[in-house]
Amino acid sequence: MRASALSIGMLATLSGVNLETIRYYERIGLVAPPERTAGGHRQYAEPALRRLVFIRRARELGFGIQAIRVLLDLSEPGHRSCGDVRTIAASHLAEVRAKIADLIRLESVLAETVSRCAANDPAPNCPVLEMLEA
Amino acid sequence: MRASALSIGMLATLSGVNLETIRYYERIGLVAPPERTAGGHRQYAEPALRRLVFIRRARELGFGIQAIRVLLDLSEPGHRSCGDVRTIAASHLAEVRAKIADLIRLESVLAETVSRCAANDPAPNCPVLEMLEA
DNA sequence: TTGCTCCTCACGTCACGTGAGGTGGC
DNA sequence: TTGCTCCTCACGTCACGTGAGGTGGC
Repeated sequence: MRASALSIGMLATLSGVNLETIRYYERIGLVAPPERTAGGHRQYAEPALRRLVFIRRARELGFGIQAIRVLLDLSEPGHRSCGDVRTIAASHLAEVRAKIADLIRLESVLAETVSRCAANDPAPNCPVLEMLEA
Repeated sequence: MRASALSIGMLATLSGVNLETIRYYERIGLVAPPERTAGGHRQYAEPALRRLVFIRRARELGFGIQAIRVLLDLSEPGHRSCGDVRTIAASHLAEVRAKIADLIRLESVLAETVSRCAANDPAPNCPVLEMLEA
């Protein structure tokens, strides 16, 4: 009944976070349990929306839940620490670069093999299978 | 007691597939249940080793289990089909390329933001947090 | 009253790895 | 006999999504 009260459905729409995912975040303690109506429905206020948008953006950037917990802590007025934030972001960046390097290697092998496959259409042998066998 | 019989431990070592993973593959029907000794220990022969090496290589290339099932079928003497194999490999290649493109986008955003963070060391504001908030 | 939204479990996803508690085999 | 290997569950991982069966609220 409060002026800015949001249902979980509205919060999901406004934050871009799936409704069940919001409940999941509550279960794992990533967002605080909100107040409830007499009937048991969750009622959220503004700060919950801002927190979820923060989480969604961090997830879109590939941060894991544990990293996001820390980032949320470090974003609080009391102990904002850009140095610590940068350490986490730089470490995540390194992981992203490592994954890219792995995938580029895969891509090279696959692309080369598939192209030999294509050049070989009425095929007596199959480059892809040959790579996997023997 | 057969000449070429392999224990699951030997098979794991020779194939490069973890012992528990071999049992998992048996549970999901990716490899056939082997014969057993009187005491219940699994006894494998050559074909099991070749099949596991095939599976391991395909996994290393990022193919999913379902795709590997099909690749294994298509590799059998009866119905070898390089065209079908190429279709699967090309589709996987497209997925790998899409993932790379996603990660490159992440990498750009993270790298740019982190570098602004570094240039900003005694920081009044934090580029990473600013990106996540508001 | 309708029917849309919300509620709480529990299970499924993906491809495994780990641990418990017990036993085979050289 | 030692002790290394193997056995079978069952549960944990990661971040959720889906479905069942039921109810609140405009």
